[in-house]
Amino acid sequence: MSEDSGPPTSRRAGGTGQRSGTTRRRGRRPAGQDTRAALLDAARVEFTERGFDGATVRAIAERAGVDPAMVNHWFGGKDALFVAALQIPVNPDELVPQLLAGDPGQLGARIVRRFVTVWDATDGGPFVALLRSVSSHEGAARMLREFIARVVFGRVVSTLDTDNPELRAALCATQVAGLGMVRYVIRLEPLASADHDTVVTAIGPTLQRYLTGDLEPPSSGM
Amino acid sequence: MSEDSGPPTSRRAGGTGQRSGTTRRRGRRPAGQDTRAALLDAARVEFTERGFDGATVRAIAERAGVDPAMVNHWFGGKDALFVAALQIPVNPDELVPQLLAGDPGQLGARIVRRFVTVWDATDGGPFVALLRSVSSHEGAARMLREFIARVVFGRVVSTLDTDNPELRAALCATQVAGLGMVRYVIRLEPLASADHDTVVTAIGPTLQRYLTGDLEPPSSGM
DNA sequence: GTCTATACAACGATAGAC
DNA sequence: GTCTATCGTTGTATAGAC
Repeated sequence: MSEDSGPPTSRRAGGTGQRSGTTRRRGRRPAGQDTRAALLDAARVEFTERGFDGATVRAIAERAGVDPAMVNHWFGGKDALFVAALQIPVNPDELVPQLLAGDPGQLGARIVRRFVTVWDATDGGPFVALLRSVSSHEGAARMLREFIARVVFGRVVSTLDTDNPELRAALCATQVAGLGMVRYVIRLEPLASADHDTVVTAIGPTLQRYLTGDLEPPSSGM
Repeated sequence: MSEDSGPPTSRRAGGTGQRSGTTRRRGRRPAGQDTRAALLDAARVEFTERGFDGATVRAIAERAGVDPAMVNHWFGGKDALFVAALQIPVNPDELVPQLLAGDPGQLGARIVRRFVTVWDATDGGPFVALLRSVSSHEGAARMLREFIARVVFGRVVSTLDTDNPELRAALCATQVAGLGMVRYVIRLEPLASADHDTVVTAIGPTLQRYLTGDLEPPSSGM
């Protein structure tokens, strides 16, 4: 993930005296990166808790312990900070191979288990933020769409050599997204508090059918 | 600000430009002009396009052609207007019996077909608004949760006399919500443009299993 | 005449920009 | 840090229905 979008100004140490008054310090300025990382962390918390509109630049800066002007300086504005902060808590480069390793007949179960394990770790907070983003921010839906189609389920389905790979990927997305919505956003019981085994047992077969099963009605011979 | 030095507040807007054309006079309007309904319509548009936070009372009132104070007068505030405007485009009192009528083995298919039929009619707009509401407004998630659990799937599942009725209802909610999310919000192809038969054939069996099927792993004899 | 739906004005709070 | 715009809300005068 490119977490490296510097400020509009040059990032060369000798180019601009970023602060420190008139003293021009050559070389090291690691403090700036700390400020940027602190803003990202604070932004994730605030965006998670308040949504895009509800999260204020002031609150984010205050949480990060820096001046609100730093948001503009490092990211160019609230939108850019939002985009930078919206990172999915998994690394698909290693996620997909891990899912594909093992019994192909249990692939659906592994996906479900991984999903609840990842998101339960943060109580679903980032998932709620993601949902907010998708439904309220213009580019977020497109971003998530391409992420799902190309990176996550696209890679998984493409290795299975089945018919209708795109449809299968989309179907998987429906079940996984719906699980996250009900468990983390709507928090509908008993699913919201169900242990992982229960969830995997109930929903794993659905994913498995979408991945490798027959999508035609069982009585129809095509 | 004790003194408003700006030009907008001319003490008594006596002779200066009154609103050209249709002067919104004070006092009771002639019968037949339903301010309440106009506000509801405007609120749905605004909430759909801007989300709960983004939609302002002022903008809603302007769209309705009335004074912002009317929101308070008729609904008690923005929240109450939001709740009133958030109407699900189905009547569960007649929806559930219609779903239950017919072959029980095709119940899942009927639910899916009804779902896409209802929401396709509005291109999913209200669904997106609903998702925004759920993820950004505190009471919306609770409202939707109770609606799903008690009114929709709760009634359906309770007539089936199966084990784990609450879990089955929640599982149904995951698949239906996820379908709506992928089809109407993320708009992931080919599912976003798939015809009803394709969707029903692919997802109907999932609902059917959640409703009446075995939720234990098929290979396990326990 | 009474009631009420309505418009106008203004307030306190707060966000984002400069 | 300051400044400005705008938010949701409230008070009140008024005009028309009853």
